[in-house]
Amino acid sequence: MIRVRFAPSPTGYLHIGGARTALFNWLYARAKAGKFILRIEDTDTARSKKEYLDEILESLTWLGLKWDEIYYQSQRFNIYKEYAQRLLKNGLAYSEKTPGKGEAIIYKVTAQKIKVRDLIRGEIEFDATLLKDQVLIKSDGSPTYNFACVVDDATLNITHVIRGDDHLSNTPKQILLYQALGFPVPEFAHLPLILGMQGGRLSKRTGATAISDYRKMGYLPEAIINYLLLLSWSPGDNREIIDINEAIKLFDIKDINKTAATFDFKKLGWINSQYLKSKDSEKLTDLLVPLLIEKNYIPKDNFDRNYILSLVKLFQGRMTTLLDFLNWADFFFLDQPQIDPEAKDKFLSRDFSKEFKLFIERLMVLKDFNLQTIEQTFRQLVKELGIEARILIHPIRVALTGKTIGPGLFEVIYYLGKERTKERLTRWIKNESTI
RNA sequence: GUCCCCAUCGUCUAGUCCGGUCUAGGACAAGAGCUUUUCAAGCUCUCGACAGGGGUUCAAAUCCCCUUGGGGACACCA
Repeated sequence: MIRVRFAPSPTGYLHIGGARTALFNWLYARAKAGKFILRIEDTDTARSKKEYLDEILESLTWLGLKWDEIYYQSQRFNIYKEYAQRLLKNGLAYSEKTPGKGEAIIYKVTAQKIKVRDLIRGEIEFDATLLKDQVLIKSDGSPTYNFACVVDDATLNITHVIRGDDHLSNTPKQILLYQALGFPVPEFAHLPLILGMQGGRLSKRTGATAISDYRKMGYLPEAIINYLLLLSWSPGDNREIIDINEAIKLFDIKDINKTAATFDFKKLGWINSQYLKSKDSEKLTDLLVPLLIEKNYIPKDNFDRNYILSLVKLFQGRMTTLLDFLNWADFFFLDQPQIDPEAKDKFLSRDFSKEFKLFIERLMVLKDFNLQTIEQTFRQLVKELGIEARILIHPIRVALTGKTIGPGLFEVIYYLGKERTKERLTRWIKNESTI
């Protein structure tokens, strides 16, 4: 039985890099019908925070990376001590007193060549003479990372250690400990790191944003998963949009690239827009409704879901993130549209009183107020006025929506309704007495 | 500084293992156009890479070596 693990430390949020490590572990477990284990590396009690732990668990769940088992290192201190004692008795480790503190247990490194077999990179040889003796248990009684990691991976029967490249140089140290403890050495696979856009490690500035922040920015979990998948792996047939279940079938750990990849926000956005476009409109509405409530655009309950669904369909094809809907469709929910000053200067600096008035009059008498009749009315009017449609379309759009961008004008009018259309256009008519 | 990893368009990649089918394919981005009622979307096209140098070979993006460049690790942090 294949057993893999993701071992985050709750000293920070789950970011893109961590999420990808988790994803590949999860993917490998699913592809091999194995178990995906979550191990919380909270040995650093001073820096570990519950807030971070909650975010990590929440984000993994949101991404759909469900774990089969979970362990906390803070609850396993006695296990580490026990194994350290064993090495002490064997004479493979020694203890050292630190003045004012307790006793540390230190592993004695002996000169030898250490071969690391990596599933992605092949065989790598390290020289142990370059390594210092390794502290196993610190003088405060807590285990060091490398020791706790080995004891846990061994006792939890982890068969494959899939982790970031930055751990490659920890691997020889850990292999030494596996051997000293008499544990079988697991398989290793070191994933290439994700680099920031300016090169170098991912940082806050360069995309190491918490997964929870991507959620807040309106990204879909399936889009993030898809993007992460493409970063150092490819289905090989030029496909960019790939379903996770399809990926499980095609995935082979040997196909993971060795090259570090640069995080590209634009491509993530493109993938997100693709998922948004193909998403079921009903489901998209379900995602948007809570955001509309949060924005106070609609009441908590007692709103017309079908109406919102219609609006969602209007914008679905042009959105990059969920937030786009909130920004672009705001005029449907606000009493008055927020008029963009530039749009006003460009299209409403001229007086359209006469045109607006005529248009309103004709709209109001329509028995059948639908897309076709609205358009017919409009086309007829501009024909009679002898002007191009565009001359009037843009000013009306700005008056109704406050923006120069958006869905087709006749859809806007239809979903705004007669009354609101009239009211918003009337505001731009100079001599009200004639209405 | 020492050790380790890596190297195809600006970015993500296919091709590299098993040299010839590669005048190197796709996607994002960028640019142009079509469509059009704006913005998107969509469609069409353009720009654009085997880091450099040596080998090996009839033949190298593919194999070997060096250089250069990038990244990582060198804690009683994880």
